[in-house]
Amino acid sequence: MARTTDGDGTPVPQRLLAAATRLFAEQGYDRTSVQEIVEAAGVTKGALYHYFGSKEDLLQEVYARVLRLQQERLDDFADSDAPVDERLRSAAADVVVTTIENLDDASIFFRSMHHLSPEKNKQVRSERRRYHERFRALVEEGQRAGVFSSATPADLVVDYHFGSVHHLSTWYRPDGPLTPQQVADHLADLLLRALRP
Amino acid sequence: MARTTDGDGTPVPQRLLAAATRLFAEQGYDRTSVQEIVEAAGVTKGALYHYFGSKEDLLQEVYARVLRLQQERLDDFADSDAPVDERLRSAAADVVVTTIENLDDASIFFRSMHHLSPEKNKQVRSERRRYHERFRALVEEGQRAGVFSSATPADLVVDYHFGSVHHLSTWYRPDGPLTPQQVADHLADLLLRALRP
Amino acid sequence: MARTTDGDGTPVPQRLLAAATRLFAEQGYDRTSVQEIVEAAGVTKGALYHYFGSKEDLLQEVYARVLRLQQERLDDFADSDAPVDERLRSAAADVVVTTIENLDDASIFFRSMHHLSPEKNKQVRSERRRYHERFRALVEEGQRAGVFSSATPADLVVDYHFGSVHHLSTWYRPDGPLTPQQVADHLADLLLRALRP
Amino acid sequence: MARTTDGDGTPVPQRLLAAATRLFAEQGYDRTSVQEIVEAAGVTKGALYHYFGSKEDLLQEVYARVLRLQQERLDDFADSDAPVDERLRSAAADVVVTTIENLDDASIFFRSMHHLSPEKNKQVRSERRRYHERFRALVEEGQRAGVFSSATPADLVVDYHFGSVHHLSTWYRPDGPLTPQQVADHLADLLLRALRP
DNA sequence: AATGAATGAGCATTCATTCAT
DNA sequence: TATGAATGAATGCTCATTCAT
Repeated sequence: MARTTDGDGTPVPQRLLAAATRLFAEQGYDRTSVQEIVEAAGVTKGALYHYFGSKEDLLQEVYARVLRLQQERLDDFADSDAPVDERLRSAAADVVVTTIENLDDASIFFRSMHHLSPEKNKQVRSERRRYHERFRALVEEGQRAGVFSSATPADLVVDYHFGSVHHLSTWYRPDGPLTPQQVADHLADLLLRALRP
Repeated sequence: MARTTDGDGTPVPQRLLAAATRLFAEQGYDRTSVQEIVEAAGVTKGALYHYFGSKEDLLQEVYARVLRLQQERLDDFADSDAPVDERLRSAAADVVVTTIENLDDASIFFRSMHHLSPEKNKQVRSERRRYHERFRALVEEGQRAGVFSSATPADLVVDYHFGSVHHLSTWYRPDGPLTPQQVADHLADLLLRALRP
Repeated sequence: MARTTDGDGTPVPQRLLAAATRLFAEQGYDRTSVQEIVEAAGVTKGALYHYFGSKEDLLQEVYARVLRLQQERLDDFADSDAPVDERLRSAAADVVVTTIENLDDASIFFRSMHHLSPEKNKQVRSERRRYHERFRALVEEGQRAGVFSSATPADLVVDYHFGSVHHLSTWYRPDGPLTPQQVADHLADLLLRALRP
Repeated sequence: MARTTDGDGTPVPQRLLAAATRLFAEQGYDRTSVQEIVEAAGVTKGALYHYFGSKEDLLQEVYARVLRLQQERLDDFADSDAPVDERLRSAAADVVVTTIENLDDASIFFRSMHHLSPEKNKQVRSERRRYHERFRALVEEGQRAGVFSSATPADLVVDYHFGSVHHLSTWYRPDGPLTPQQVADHLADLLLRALRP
C-alpha cells in the first residue's frame, strides 16, 4: 500500500477533491480557504500543492469530473435505438435525477464558474457546449421528423430545459413532497408537452 | 444640495448603488472590493460607510430595488382584466424582457444571494416567495378554469419557467440573433404550449 | 431658557461630560468613540466640537473636575485644628469613601491618564503632585512631632496609601461584605498602625 | 532550526512576545498596532498570525508568562520553614523587587487587563485569585498564631499591600533615590508594622 | 448653537502560495 | 511524498475631525 492513502484507504488527491467539492458547494469558492480544504481532507497544505498547482486547479478538476460523468450518461441515452421522443424524454429526465443526486456539483457549477481564469473558463465552456449540442441534436432530429414542433429554435428549447435544471439547486429540498424521479418526470413531461406539434 | 451630489448631479448613495451593481455583476460579490466600488463611484470609503452599514447592506439594497420593480410589473399584468392565458403570457414574456434589460441585476441575483447573512437572506427569500406565489396563482387560476392542463403542479410550472429566466444571464448575448422581445415571445410560448390541456 | 439645555434641563457640556465619564470608565478611552458619546448625550458631533476642542480635551475635563473635588476635600480635612493623627486618619478615610463613591472617575484615572498628550499629561500630573504633597505634609508633621514613626520616608508612606486607593477600582464591589465606610476605616487604620512609633 | 530564528538566534514567538511586552507597556494595548509589533520583532504579520491567533492572544501570553513566574516565586517563599512573619516579609519584599525589575509587565497588567475578552479575562482573574489566596493564607496563618493583629480582615490586608505594588509602575523611577531593594524593604516593613498586634 | 456629509489615514485579520527540509 | 514556517499584498471596516450651511 502506497503512502498516498491514509487510514480510510482513499488516495489523497481524491480525498482533497471530495473535501473541496463539499466545501465549495456549502460556502462558495472564494469563501473556502485552502486551509479548510486540507483540514477536511486530513492532509497539509504542502500535500495539496504537490498534487494540484493551485486552488483554481482544484476547482477545474471538480468541473472536469462532473462534465465527464454527465456526457457519458447523455451519450448512452442518445445512442439508444428508441424513438426520438422517448430518447429525449429519458435524457431530459435523467439529467434532472443525476443533478438532484449531486446537488453539490450543480451548485458549484452555477455559482463558481466565473471564478476560473479566462483560459480555464473557455475550456470548461467548450466541454459544456459539446454537451449542449448533443442534446440539441436530439431536439432537431425530432423536429425534422415532425415529431416535435418547430415553432421554437432548438437552441432555445435546450436552454429552456437546462435553465430549469440549473434552478434545481435553488429550490429542490430532499425533504420536499416530490422524489427526484417524480420531479424529473414532471420536468421532462413539460418539455415534451411544449414540443407537441 | 451641493454636498450630496457631485459633478454629474447624481446623489452619492445612488452613485454607489449603481457602481456596486455593475461591479458585483462583472466580478462577483466577493471579488469586488469596497475600494473598487468607491473609486468607481468617485467617493471615499468613509462616504460609503456613512450611507451603508456594510458591503453586505449594499448588496441587499441592490436586491431590494430589483425586487420592488419586478413585483410592481408582475402585479400590473396580473391585475389586468384580460383572459388568464393572456395575462400569464404577458407576465411571462415581460419578466424575460426586463431581465434581459437588467442582466446585471439578474447575474447578481443568481450568483450572489448566498453571500447574504442568514437573516438578510431570509428576508430576500420571503420577498421572492411573494413574487413566486403571485405568479403561481395565475397558473392555478388557469388550471381551475380548465384553460391549462393540471398534469403538473403549479409550483413546478413556475420553477420551470423561472429557471429559464435565471439562466438567461448565462447564455444571452445582446449581439446574438434574437432580440429580447423575440426571446421573450419564444419562452412565453413554450410555457403556454406546455400548459395546453 | 437658553438653547444649551434639552428636555432634562441639563446644559449640553455637562451632559457630554457625564456621558463621556461613564463610557470612558466602562469601555476605556480608546474604545469609546465620539459617536457613542454624542449619542449617549443626545446631541450631535457638531455640538461636541463646539464645546470641546477634541476628544482628548473631554478627557482632560473629566480629570480636572475630579482633581478639583478631591483637593477641596483634602484641604478641608488638613486645615482643621484636630490633632495631626486625627487629621491624617480623617483624610485617609475620606479619600477612600469618595473614591468608592466615584469609582468611574477612579477607573478612568488609573487606566486612561497615559492617553493624554505630553503637555496635558504634565499639567494633570502637576495637580496630582500638589495633592500628594499636601498629604505628605501631614505625614511629615506627625513625624516631626514624634506621633508617627520616621522609619519610612513620608513620600513612600503616601504612595503606599494611595496605591491601595487606586487599587480599589480593581477589587471593590458595591455588593461585597463591607460598606464604603468600613473599608475606609480599615484602610486608614492600617495606615495609622503602620505609622505607630 | 534555521527558519525559526533570525540573526540573533531567538525564536520568532519569543521575539514577538518581547516586542509586544515592551510596546504594550510603553503605549498601551490599543495604541500599539500589530504592524509596530512585527516591525519591532523583525518579522511579518503573517508570521505573527502563524503563532498567535490574534493580538489579544499575544496579550494573554504576556500575562500567562508573568503569572507563572510570580506564582513560582511566591510558592517558594511561602513553603520555606522560616517563622511566618519572616516568610510574609520575604514574600512581600520579593514581589516588590521583581515587579520593579519587570515594570513593563506590571504596567500592562494594571492598564490593559480590561482589554481582554470576557472569557480570557475570567481565566487571568482566576489565576490572579490563586496568587492572592496563597498570600492571604500567610496573613491568616500569622493572625491565628497571634503574631499578627486580627483587627483587619486578611483579604483587605492583601489588597492593601498589592495596591502599593501595582502603584509602583506609576511612580517608581530607576534613577530615583532608592534602590529596588530599599523600596522593597520599606514597603514590606510598612506591612509588617501595620500587622503588629 | 448646531448639523451631518465627507474625509483619509489607520486598523486587525486573512490567505494563496513558496520553499528549505 | 510531504511538512509547516513565512511571506506580502489585499480586505472590510472604524474613527476623530472638518466645514459649508
